[in-house]
Amino acid sequence: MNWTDERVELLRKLWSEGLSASQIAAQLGGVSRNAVIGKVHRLKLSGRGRATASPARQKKAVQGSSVQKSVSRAASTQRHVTTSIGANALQVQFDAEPVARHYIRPVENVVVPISRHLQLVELTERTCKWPNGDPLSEDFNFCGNDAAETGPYCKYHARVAFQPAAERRRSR
DNA sequence: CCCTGATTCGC
DNA sequence: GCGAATCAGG
Repeated sequence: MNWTDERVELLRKLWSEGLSASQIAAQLGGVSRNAVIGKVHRLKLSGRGRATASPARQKKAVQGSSVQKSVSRAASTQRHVTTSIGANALQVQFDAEPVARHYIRPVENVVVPISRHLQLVELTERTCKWPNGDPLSEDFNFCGNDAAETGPYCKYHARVAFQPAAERRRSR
């Protein structure tokens, strides 16, 4: 893969939107996150307006002497565009209690827990691959929550997908 | 261990 | 210029 103008443009866009290097690499396809980072540096695009996904505050090894001006804003518009795009950390704790007491709700009526709405290209070996929505629809996505290494789904979806025969019987 | 970006350096 | 390897860190 080579860096065509189009790809560079997309890289610039996604990077400025705060997506991580690995996510950008996934969307561009054909490149590793290292390639993306390397390119970003060569383009001198480092340092984004404080929109690093979950990682941490990278200490900048003073490059020149940039001073943050503290502007005293009146009670006017103090919007500081902090658009947070991408799959940001949003840990969800599923209630996987084996409570199957009275009756099991049919899969169709189960409310899907908070998903990360990942695109196909963003799935990894440990993200839940439970699909949400119509594959032909624009907003089709995957759960994306942690799926451990025991299977293709997160704890919640694993239960929905692999219902014991006994439970399925009872729920009918 | 998972992930993040930063840097180096052979190609 | 490119990006894998490596480093530093949460």
